[in-house]
Amino acid sequence: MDNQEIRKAGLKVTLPRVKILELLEASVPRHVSAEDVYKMLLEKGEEIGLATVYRVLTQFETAGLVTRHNFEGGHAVFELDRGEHHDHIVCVLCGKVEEFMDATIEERQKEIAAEHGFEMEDHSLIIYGRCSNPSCPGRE
Amino acid sequence: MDNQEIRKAGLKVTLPRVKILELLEASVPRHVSAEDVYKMLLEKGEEIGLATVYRVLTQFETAGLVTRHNFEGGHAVFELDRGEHHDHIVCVLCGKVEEFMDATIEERQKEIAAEHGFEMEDHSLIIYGRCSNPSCPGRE
DNA sequence: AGAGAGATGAGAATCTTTTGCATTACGAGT
DNA sequence: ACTCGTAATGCAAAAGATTCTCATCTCTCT
Ligand SMILES: [Mn+2]
Ligand SMILES: [Mn+2]
Ligand SMILES: [Zn+2]
Ligand SMILES: [Zn+2]
Repeated sequence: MDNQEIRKAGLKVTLPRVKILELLEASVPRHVSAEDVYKMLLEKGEEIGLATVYRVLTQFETAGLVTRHNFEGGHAVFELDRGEHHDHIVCVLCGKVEEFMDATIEERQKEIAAEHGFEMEDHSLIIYGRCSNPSCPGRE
Repeated sequence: MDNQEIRKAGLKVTLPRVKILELLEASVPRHVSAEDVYKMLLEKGEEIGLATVYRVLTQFETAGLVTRHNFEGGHAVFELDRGEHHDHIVCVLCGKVEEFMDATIEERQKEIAAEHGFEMEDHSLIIYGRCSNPSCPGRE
């Protein structure tokens, strides 16, 4: 249960933390901003502060429970960590996000980092494009 | 000369634009924020407004003269476009930026976008790690 | 139940980027 | 070179995202 996850992270099991974690587990879409989380909780009638949402998401990130992404648009988005790394394709028209994992690319990245004398710590690969969704705006 | 580049972009050749372009051409390091550009110009005794720097950099980006990157850290960095695409490795300790281009990765990206029904428009690949520079802080 | 460390919410503060507006500087045409 | 209309500029205010301050609450452990 969630409480264990939070406790394991060395954090006190508080209502805001439990609510945020529950929301991330049930969240559609999976990639949400701090503001999104805040509003969704308010709509559910939960009482929470935006500052707390930011604090908790950062703590969850540090604990490895969630991952933060810096997509274009000036605000970060978060998603629950499911253990397996992946990268993203974002539609520049409707914002739709799809995920993928490519072993070839992952491998090359490690090699490139090594070639440059870097110890790779993390990486961010985002493909931007126009999706083929019929309901996506901007198709002439 | 710079004036032609600016004119070709459909922009009036003004002092701020010329100064910013000159600075980007001579800039070390190559990847600078709007604030960096602004301060560097002030230090050189140029009279310029920060808002103008932001506006001009955005115009240059639209015109294809510069590229904008969203590295971690909450602020965008710009670099003069040299015609050839490349990706980046950023040291999380000292901020050092190195560039690379890998045909295999580029190719796979296109394939992946297509597999997902996306028309790729752009992509952003950043590797974060710890560099091997002797003067880089945080080496135990 | 009680104490103490840690967490919360509200609002102020910060940081980056954008915008409104009065003033100024290009540059096409003369 | 001179004039004029338009685009560009600088400043200050605004906006958007995130962090911080601090008084008040709430877990957790005993
Ligand atoms: Mn994802
Ligand atoms: Mn570069
Ligand atoms: Zn779309
Ligand atoms: Zn370094």
